[in-house]
Amino acid sequence: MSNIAYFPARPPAEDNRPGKRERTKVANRQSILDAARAVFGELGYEAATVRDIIRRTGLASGTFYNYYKSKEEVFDALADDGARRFRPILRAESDKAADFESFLRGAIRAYFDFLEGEHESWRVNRPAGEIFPHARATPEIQAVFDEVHVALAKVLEHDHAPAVDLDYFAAACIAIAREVGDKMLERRPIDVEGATDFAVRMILGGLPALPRP
Amino acid sequence: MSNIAYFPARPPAEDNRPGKRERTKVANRQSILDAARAVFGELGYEAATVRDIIRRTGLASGTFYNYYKSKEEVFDALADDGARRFRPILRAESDKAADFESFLRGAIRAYFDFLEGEHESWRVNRPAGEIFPHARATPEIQAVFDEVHVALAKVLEHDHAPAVDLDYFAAACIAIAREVGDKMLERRPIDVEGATDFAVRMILGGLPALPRP
DNA sequence: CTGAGATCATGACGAGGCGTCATCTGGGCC
DNA sequence: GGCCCAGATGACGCCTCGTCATGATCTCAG
Repeated sequence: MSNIAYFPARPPAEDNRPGKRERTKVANRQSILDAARAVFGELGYEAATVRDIIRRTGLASGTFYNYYKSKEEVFDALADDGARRFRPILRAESDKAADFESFLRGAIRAYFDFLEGEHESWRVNRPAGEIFPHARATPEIQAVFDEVHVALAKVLEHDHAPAVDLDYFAAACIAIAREVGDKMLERRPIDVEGATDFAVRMILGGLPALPRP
Repeated sequence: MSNIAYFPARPPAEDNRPGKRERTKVANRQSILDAARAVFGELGYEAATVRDIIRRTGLASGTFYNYYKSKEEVFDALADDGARRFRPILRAESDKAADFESFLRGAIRAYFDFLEGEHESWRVNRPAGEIFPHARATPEIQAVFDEVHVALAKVLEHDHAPAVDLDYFAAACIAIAREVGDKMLERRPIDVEGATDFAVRMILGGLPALPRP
């Protein structure tokens, strides 16, 4: 008698993993994303080709196109991913903020922390001269901007602050955070604290002087 | 007898134009630049190909490469052109400025005027989602940034203003001008006055509150 | 005016990227 | 075990890329 008779194959106690089909799909998508991150890091976004990404995954070229239509779409997916991770952080800051200053400080520090965490995977060998990565206004990124808008409006109103041109103001705040954040990453050691303080003070000092529409 | 004997060909009284060789060279370079501006406007920078530009000039493909090495280089040439026209304006503002506020106001208004004048040739049909055009830090553009740096430093010192982190501050000023300028162009009617006022006040109000390094 | 030489426009070419699609493979399900 | 179809595959046709051998045209010395 073989052992088989005594120890018949038993299905894993709790195998509700998705089927193999679904798993390879997820794996492929992920491996494309990973490859893209690496390729963008090594060659820069402009120089990178879809073929570079494909080669690095080991998949067939047709397979790539089952998942993404173009280099742009992969990049957007990566950007969306970042935005999707950042949004809840921002939301949390907005919810717990007692006044404008603490909201601002929380949000900007969160953003700078986020930047510091991410920049390793991105700046690797980026060709000189690319001022801002080729970010497009993906839905997810737009959502972050909108979130900032709303949060600013809410917090300003709660503070009974005078009405300002919110569109301009939000744009200016985002601009400051972006540029100061960028500069921060170029310095050694990276000083999140100092950069945050600078941005917050710059925005805060400016606010009361803004024109009343 | 033919007329020729009586009216022999006479060289134009004052023909010190450059030779034909030189003239076609200038014309070709210009026609490439014109074509590029049109193509970037119609298709957007990303979608445009060197061939699109070449086709529009009517030149042979090889000829293009006698003048520029790539799409990027043509774009840089266009950007440099803009920067080269803007720099003296900025310089003039810097020279004639009595104090920080008037410098700032002059410079920003100059930039916004410049933007308003240029945007027609650029924004035509730009595909949605391109957040910032693919500006690279060309030497000419870098020069403008440096100019801003120096002007800020000079004017701040002249005002005996407290020392600030000039790198961050310049970055923040440029960021505000850029983003507010962008938003300005999206509104109808375009309100250079209001946008200038906003940016100036935002920067000015913020300055005294900045951290002292 | 002429001829030699310099300069530069031309477009065909090989390399390689692009997106597609007919074909095949193997997981899901009865 | 057998059928079906989601999806992986890679060859294919088309296009762009940058180059280069060729030839046309300008320039200038004699």
